[in-house]
Amino acid sequence: MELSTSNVRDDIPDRTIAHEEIYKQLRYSILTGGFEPGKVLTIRGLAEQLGCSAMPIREAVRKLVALGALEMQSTRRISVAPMTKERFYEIWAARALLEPEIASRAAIHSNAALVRKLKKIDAQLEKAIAKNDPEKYSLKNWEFHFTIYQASNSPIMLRLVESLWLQFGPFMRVVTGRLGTSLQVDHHQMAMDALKRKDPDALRESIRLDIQDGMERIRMDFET
Amino acid sequence: MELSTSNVRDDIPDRTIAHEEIYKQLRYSILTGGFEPGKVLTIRGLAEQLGCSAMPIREAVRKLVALGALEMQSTRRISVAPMTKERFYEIWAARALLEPEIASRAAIHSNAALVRKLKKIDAQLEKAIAKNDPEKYSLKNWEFHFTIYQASNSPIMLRLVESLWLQFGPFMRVVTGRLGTSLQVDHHQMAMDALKRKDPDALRESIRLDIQDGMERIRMDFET
DNA sequence: TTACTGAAAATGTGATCACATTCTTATTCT
DNA sequence: AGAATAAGAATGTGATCACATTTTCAGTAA
Repeated sequence: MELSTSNVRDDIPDRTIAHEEIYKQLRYSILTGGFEPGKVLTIRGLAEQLGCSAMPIREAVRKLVALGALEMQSTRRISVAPMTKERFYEIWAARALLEPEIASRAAIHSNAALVRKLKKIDAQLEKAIAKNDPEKYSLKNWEFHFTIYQASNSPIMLRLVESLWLQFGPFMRVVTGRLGTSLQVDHHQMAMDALKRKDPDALRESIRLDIQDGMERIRMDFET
Repeated sequence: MELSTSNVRDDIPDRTIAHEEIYKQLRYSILTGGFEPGKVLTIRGLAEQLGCSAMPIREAVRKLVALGALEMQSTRRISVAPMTKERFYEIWAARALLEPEIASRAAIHSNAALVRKLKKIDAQLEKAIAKNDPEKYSLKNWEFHFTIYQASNSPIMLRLVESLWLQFGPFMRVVTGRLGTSLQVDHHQMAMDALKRKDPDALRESIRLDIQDGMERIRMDFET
């Protein structure tokens, strides 16, 4: 007897896949500073911590290693990539090349709903700053940027940028945890204005400035 | 009894890991056109074909999916990403942003051994053209570019560029299989001259031209 | 011929186990 | 005390199995 097409909801195309959920959880931890740079992770440890077997962890970790978020040493030890001066400047350069471009592509597809969504995220971001909540700040900052980038309809560049954020995420958190966060909000306002006007060049410039200020701030703390 | 440190060679730090070897094999197939765009792959099929169990295949496939070389559809079907107009132009744009930059970084670290290695690869490439061997041509073209990029000492950008090549690789092969290959060699010569002089700007320009001509050629065949 | 159906085959996923290697730590020797 | 060492614990890897879902395809009906 086959009732699935008649009685059961058929409009649930995506069943939840464990290793994808695990990936999102690990990504969240990485981007919000749950793992400090250099931290050693184990498959069994994560499996117990996240309440599943080793398999979904293995798959998620493999993906994160492929994207450069995690490192696999020659002794097969998994760790969060530690930051070095060279890595930092290279990530900065790559961000400066890709993110203004992908942002400018978002301007064309901009609409009122997008601006409204960004406005909401930015409000939560300012609240996180006021409450001095670095974890939430990191999350909302990520949401703000990637909501824009997602709107660009440029999935290939989006993947590259996600890789970059996953690589500097753990380190940024260490810094924003110490320093207060203040000025980047102006660039967010500039970005939202540019999206309202659907102005690619203005959006490109606002993201350029946001990256420059953000990385400059990290560098000040990093180089000393 | 422990003889390993005395009698056994200790200078073999990297034991071969199956899933890494599988990854390299699959990457080779993708870059040289072993898999045509849209081709459906199965884990069990690859396992039998490559003579191992499903596990190493799963890990290698996971990595290739993370890098965008393979696609995982909502029905959990694995396939080589088919090319679309949008994807093609996005890859082109990303290549144009990243590869001239990473190339220019290689110029600084250039040395005679590097130029010699490139000269050898380029000779093999010309031979592949003469013999009309698209598979070898694709391989040598990849080796030429990535030998330069590797010399840049920019592992983060290198990962991004590898992702891009894996994504347009299968499609390029379809094209180079039909059209003859001829003119890109001039840009290779220009690149080697720039490396001899350790001239970042000249190297950047040669790569820019190489990408432009290469993608232009693909487009001509693609847009009609 | 064409569209539909349902059973069988195939597939990705998650779980578990064995094993070689690596890491940890307590003990010994200088 | 401090370095070397060996036993034990822990870890990543590969293999295998069960299961739900998806795909394939022969058989049926219009």
